[in-house]
Amino acid sequence: MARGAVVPQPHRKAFANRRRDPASKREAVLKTAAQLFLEKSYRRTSLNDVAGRLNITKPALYHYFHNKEEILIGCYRWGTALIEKSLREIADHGGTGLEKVEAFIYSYANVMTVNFGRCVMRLDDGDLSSNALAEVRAYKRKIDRRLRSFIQEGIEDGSITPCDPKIAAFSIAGAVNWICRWYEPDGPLSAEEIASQFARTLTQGLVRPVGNKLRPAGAGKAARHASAS
Amino acid sequence: MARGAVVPQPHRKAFANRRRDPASKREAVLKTAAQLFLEKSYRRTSLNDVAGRLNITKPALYHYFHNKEEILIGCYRWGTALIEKSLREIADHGGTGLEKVEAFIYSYANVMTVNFGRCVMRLDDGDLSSNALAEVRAYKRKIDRRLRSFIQEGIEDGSITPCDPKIAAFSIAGAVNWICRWYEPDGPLSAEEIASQFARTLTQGLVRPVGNKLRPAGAGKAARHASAS
DNA sequence: CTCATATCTTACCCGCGGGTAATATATTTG
DNA sequence: CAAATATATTACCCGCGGGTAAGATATGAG
Repeated sequence: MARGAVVPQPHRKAFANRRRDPASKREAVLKTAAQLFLEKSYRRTSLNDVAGRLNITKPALYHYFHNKEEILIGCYRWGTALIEKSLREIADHGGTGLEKVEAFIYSYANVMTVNFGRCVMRLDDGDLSSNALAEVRAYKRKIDRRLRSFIQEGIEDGSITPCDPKIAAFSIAGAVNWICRWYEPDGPLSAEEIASQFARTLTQGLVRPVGNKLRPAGAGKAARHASAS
Repeated sequence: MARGAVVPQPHRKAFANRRRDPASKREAVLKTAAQLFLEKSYRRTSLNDVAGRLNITKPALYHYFHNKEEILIGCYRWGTALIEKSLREIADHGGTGLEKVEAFIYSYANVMTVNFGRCVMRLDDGDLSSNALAEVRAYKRKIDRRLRSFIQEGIEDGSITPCDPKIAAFSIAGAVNWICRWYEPDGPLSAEEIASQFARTLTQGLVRPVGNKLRPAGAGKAARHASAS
């Protein structure tokens, strides 16, 4: 790990002086914690690491959070709020089941490229205490039910080919969730590109419709080489 | 965690007496370790946990492995061997690019329902030392390249609609890799069902072909309810 | 049966990291 | 400016878990 080199924008400014602004300091802690949790995992990130990146010392953190887990929970809550927001937009989006699924994928994939969103699906929820764990699990189930209902809707309105909505939902959710494991903000792939091709591929499939005379469906860019995690 | 309750078949038999059979004891250690790593993560699994489930004590493990990480590496190696085996079968499988991708998904999905296979994609490879990490990363890249090449092939032979093979591969691999996060051996979904519907959905898509008069493509089972991780 | 060796246990070391107590320094309010 | 309070630091505690040393016990060879 190179020193301060290209490390993603530390949020030190919030702690530059002792001005009393707990809100923005809490936020700064959460943002750098999220970065570190994604880089090294929750368990391998010590509170000294978090404090260090903010140019303060460990005990200072305890002015803003009661313990380490509360920081973790903060990341999860922020992330689920992001997801919630984007899912609400789809609800009153209208259209066929298939179109809703497509919108879901697009929107959800975008969230998976944002640090707090990534936390929700990438971090090990086994590090949560049982209460918080229950909360997170319940939320994940909610997302799953939503997606399944869109698929079910599509089967009923005839836009989606009959299948087991449960397995189909796992398949789609898996593809999208996995984004948070390989996406990197400064990588060659933009969130936009990913989200749109995911929405297309996962609904339309790979197969070329018979009688389709080479209409390049996505961006024409030849695959540049880059490594996945 | 309920006591010894329904805990997945411990491999105590290998350590029932002191007969000298290091090979099967190593295997027993790896199998129970894999179970625990999947249940609680590598970090949260102590060597006492592993030893306890085998009815021995921690230092006994050091007769078969030099340290904790070597056990982890053992799990990874076993898992990659499984993947390797199933990928080799596809290579000389023949057919169009699309068919190879389909075979890949089917085969790979099956591996993701086996403990050692799950380890490869579920465990946090950040727990590996840099040498082992490099080895694992290289192997993952190899799988990725393989899948991309199948897709590329399909685009060229006209069986797959033009797209960015890199993103498409991430999408498919993500869906399949995610299986290892929710699949449970005693759950309602069989590996067979999952693998076959994944192979179908990910290649054919969700969309119902126009003029398709309700030909239920998969098993007709109405989705039973069960929770995902 | 005896001895050499592989096997396993009890008892321990020690470093890391979460968390706290006591203290020092900046801010703000009156 | 002074007192009150929020903010941050230094120094510390302690439990957990990986790893080891030394000794006990079974196993197999001769």
